[in-house]
Amino acid sequence: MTKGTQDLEMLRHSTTHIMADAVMQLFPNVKLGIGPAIENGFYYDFDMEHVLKPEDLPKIEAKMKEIIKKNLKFEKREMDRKEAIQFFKEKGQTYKVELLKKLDDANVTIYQHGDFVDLCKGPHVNFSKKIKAFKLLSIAGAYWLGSEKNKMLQRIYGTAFPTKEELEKYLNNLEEAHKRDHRRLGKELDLFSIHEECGAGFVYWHPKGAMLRSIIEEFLKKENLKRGYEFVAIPHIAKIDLFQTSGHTGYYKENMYFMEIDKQDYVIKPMNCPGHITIFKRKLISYRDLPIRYFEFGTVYRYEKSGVLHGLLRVRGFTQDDAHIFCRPDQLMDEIHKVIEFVDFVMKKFGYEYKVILALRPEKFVGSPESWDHAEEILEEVLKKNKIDYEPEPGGGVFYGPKIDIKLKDALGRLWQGPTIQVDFNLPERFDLTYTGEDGKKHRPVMIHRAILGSLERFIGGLIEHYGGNFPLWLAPTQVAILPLADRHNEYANNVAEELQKQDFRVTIDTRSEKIGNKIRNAEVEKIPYMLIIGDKEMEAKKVSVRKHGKGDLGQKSVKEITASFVKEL
RNA sequence: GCCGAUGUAGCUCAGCUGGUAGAGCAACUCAUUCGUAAUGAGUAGGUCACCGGUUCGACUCCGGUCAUCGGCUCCA
Repeated sequence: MTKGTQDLEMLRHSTTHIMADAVMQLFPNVKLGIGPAIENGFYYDFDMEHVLKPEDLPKIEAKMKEIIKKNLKFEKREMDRKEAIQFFKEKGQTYKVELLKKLDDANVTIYQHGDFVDLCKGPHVNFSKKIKAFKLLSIAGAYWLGSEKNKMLQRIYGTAFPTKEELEKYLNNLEEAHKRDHRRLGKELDLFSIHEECGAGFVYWHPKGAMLRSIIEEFLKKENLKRGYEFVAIPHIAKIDLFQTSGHTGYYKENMYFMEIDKQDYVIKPMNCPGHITIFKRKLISYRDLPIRYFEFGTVYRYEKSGVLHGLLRVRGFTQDDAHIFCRPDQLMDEIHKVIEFVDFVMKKFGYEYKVILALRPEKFVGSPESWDHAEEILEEVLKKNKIDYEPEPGGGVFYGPKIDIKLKDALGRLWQGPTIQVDFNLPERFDLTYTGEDGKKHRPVMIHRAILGSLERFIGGLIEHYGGNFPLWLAPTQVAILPLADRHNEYANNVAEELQKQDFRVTIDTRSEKIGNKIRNAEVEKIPYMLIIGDKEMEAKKVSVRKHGKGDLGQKSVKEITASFVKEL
């Protein structure tokens, strides 16, 4: 940690103490939860009768300013832990008592400013006047100690900076981030919608969004083919038996949709693996056939709690670029290596930075601990061999195997779960998958689940924010807008459009009887990468005027010249 | 699922303490044929999320449901 971030943390931590002080002064019977500094600010959790409303925030801010003005000293005190328990008990701060009881230390520190005392490691700023720029941002509910089983407390989020200018800048950035929100851009650019009357968490792709999706699908199909994957396709509904065999009805039940057909139990697939396995099992497999790599854009449906749905990033029906690799144990490492290379290739294509996480055995798991250890070792070895930086995450694996998760960083630095590579020793066992070895005996293959994008919905949601809706030429649903100045230019404009379409460019032509300024504005708002403006001068010169989105006029060019430059840009 | 907020025209939003609704943009029609981010005029568009209650009368008050938003928990 650098000196700067340490100072910032100290400032924010001190600000949250002031906020807690203000809340306690304004409302009766406030019990304090915890109040740490976080990445972009701070929060404090409160348990109190008064239900916080947005209107309360300015009042709390005003009280905070009053407190700060007094320029109170932050004083540190050491206390015997038992003494501290007694101290907070007397104050009725039961949450602090609970925290103290969990600590092992003989001594604890408490910080005080004015009449406000809090259990706290510190450090803090020395005087309250050091706090110069802060803002309370939002109110939220949060479970005590982050557990669903505990009481829900009221949390106030805020942020603080050393100077007013830095605070302003942060708030502006927040606003900019809001403008890039894929839900907002999805509406503005007419890409997709989700409808109350059709069901929460189910996405309707409009022509432009579906085009974007299809471009990504085509790209991925080609790249999967190049790498020896074969396409398969499976039904969305299956008898429950299939998922009983796989174990999903046991471990994944709360996320599955069940239905009845002809008095028999069926499910809507929450995962594609059992389907791909069924195809693998259709015949005897020789060791010479392996590895077998089955790929599909597989749509799955999973029940997600109503409160967690979020635009395209968390939905109830989504399509994974899913593949299952069946291989011999001796091929495992090489296959994982190839998948990692594939991931790297695709992420570079989209300009994503990413972070690699090695997710290890969770509490709920199937299979033996030994097979888990073995799989975890192999993943770790591949990462080390390829000198890939990764973060281990104990307990982060799915129930059927450890995985390498790749989190994508968008332009705002937020991380999204994207590609995932999972080793599975369990399903081959459950489905009794075998291949015939060189020795003529049956052997057990190993399975790898992998998705490069993860889910198309989530990936595209992230992509919209990553580019802020300004898609590169190869992804833009509409690449070129042709804008004739007046009706007499329409014929020539149509010819240009046809010529571009013949070369597979996605073109729109605006023949409305509007002024050119209006047409340009329209195309700019739609974030179409190129505009071709056609008037008398262009017709005469047999050229078009090129205008680039966000950049402006590039001057006259012939159609040949622009298609050549487009091809280069792709 | 939990805590809180919100739900008015395709979109963005007005509508004080109860008397069934407006604006801008978009759409449509007409005029205009224009040189690099909004031409003008007109027309049409709403069971005020849904269900129930209170009331002579509900967009407005009360209850429930659904959905969205900010979080928590959980996850691709």
